[in-house]
Amino acid sequence: MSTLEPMEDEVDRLIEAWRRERPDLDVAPMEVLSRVSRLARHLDRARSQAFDTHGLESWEFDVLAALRRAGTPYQLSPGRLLKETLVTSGTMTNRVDRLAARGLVERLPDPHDRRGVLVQLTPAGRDKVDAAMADLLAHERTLLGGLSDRDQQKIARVLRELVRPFDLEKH
Amino acid sequence: MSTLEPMEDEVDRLIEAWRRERPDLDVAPMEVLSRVSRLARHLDRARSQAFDTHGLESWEFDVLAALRRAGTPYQLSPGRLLKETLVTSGTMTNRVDRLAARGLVERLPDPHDRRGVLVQLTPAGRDKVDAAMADLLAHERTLLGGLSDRDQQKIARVLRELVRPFDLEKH
DNA sequence: CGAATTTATCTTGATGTCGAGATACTCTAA
DNA sequence: TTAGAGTATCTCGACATCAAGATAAATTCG
Repeated sequence: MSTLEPMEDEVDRLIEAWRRERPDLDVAPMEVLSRVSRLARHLDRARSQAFDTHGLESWEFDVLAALRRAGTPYQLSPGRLLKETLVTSGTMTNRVDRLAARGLVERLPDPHDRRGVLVQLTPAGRDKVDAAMADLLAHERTLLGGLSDRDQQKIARVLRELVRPFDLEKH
Repeated sequence: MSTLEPMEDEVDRLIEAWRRERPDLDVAPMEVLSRVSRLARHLDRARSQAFDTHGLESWEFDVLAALRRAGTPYQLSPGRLLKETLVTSGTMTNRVDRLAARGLVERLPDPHDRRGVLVQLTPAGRDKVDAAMADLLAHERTLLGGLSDRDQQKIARVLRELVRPFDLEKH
């Protein structure tokens, strides 16, 4: 095998099997999209490992990070958190319960709406998410290690084009 | 906004928020990896929708597709199916139970190993997975619609490089 | 041969998520 | 002012998954 030919990966084997079984189908889309799905699955596991160091689960990071991104005073409503993290309301109630039990967030009454609640990052929660984010980025940087800046920019542009239709469809 | 500048997506907003809150961090890796994760999530939902047409759940397709790829006589052991679909044994037992109840697969005794079982696609199962696969590819083709063949090949090559380390690490 | 180890599958209990519905409050407009 | 519609959050039951352990058979090797 020439070193100019890229080595095969699992998706190459997957595609080869489909071509053998269904030569009538054009399986070219899998070259890109199956790799995106598989890479995402691997990234999830890598994330989980990176967060382990900080005693955080991925779902905990997702919630804390949404609050952190919001900026001081690090408050969001549960409803807003649903939209940021793409889970349902029952799930978010459960998550906030557990994060509050760990002392990483607090539930405050919304001063403007007595139905409402604000979820606020505690100082401990902020410290945890800041440390975890730094580690996550460091880890991700090593995963991208081989790629030139040019390639990274190129692929980011292409991925943005692929994602946009989805971002648009939910107003 | 110039049409030469690509329009922003959700990840641009995500990155912008992090840069504002943590100007000390280099968040460049998110340009690629956050988009991969988000695109994968969207692809999962798109897949689910495509399979809905055929009365299939995504997990059902995953199992049936593994059997279909194996080629005639469309038989695999549960253990082999675990490796193909990356779920645990308890999950696979449950999945095979439900697929068998729907008449899409059968459990046969393994003639060479009395501990073992072979899961076999029924003709109905084969028809379903073939139809669903054709639809899935058609749908994926439209998602990639805008991309030139050149860009698709380029991005596939880069993604292969990113995935390979993960494919290697589990012998 | 026969004991110990490995392999293959299934069983069970805990857990997290979803989704429908309940509750409480706010907003609109007649 | 008040009925009705809309909104925000929480409760609860169903369900798929995981991980650990149980069972049974095959394999290894002294």
